[in-house]
Amino acid sequence: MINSHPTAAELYQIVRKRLPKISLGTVYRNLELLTQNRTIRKLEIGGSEARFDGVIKPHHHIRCIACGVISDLFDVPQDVVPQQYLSLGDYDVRGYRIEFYGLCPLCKSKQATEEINNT
Amino acid sequence: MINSHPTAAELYQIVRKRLPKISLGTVYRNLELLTQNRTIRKLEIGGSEARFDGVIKPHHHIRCIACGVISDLFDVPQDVVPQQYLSLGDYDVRGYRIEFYGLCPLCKSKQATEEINNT
DNA sequence: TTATATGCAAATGATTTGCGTAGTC
DNA sequence: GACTACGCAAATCATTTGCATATAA
Repeated sequence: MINSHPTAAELYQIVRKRLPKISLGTVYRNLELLTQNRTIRKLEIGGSEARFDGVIKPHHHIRCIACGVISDLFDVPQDVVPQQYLSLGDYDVRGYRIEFYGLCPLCKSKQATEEINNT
Repeated sequence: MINSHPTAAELYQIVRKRLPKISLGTVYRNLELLTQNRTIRKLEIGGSEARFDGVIKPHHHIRCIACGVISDLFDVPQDVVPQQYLSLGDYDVRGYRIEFYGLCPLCKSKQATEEINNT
């Protein structure tokens, strides 16, 4: 598995193993349909390509600043921003989107190793 | 003023009034330089085009879901996510980016008017 | 004159779309 | 036969890049 939040191009490669004649256009078309369907979720997350999430249940995401992998954060509640901050300003605040970032376990340990080797 | 968080294309139109021969490529090149400089900030916010912010001081943004305008949220503290949620999971969390969304004052009142008219 | 910035056009990368065809009801 | 989904290629949109020239140090 490439990862659990694949891009359209990654899905294209995966699907192609089963349907060798499928076109990238069809992949995009169907991802769009599934998104409107709310069968999947389209993530507008940092980076140039959109990513898709098969888990519909609302949850936040974290992106590794080293390798770019996206992970789910089921432990961080959806309404993590205290209510008091949602009534500020003259906007009618409807919600927010958080993108956490940091080092994934793999890159974290890789970095630790490098630090040791550089000493 | 178009708005305070212009896209590269919007800036191109503005700058062109003063420097009619400037090219869009130069605008992109200089925005990139200023971003690396930390003279401006490049916002990776929803929508297909990047937006640029002349205010370097860290602050959050809110986007109007009706008209797309971006506004600053100086009243919402930078560390609005309670500390306890930053140590969850196996990531080394370095930070997060929040994008609030809702109705801007203009669209809010416009919508209120429509509701009255539809009654 | 040497380094740096620019205009211009072409290249790139992600995504969308038009169109003719194949498969389905 | 009518509808829908598809393959394919071309179009689109934002952004980047190569290159020859202009400008500045």
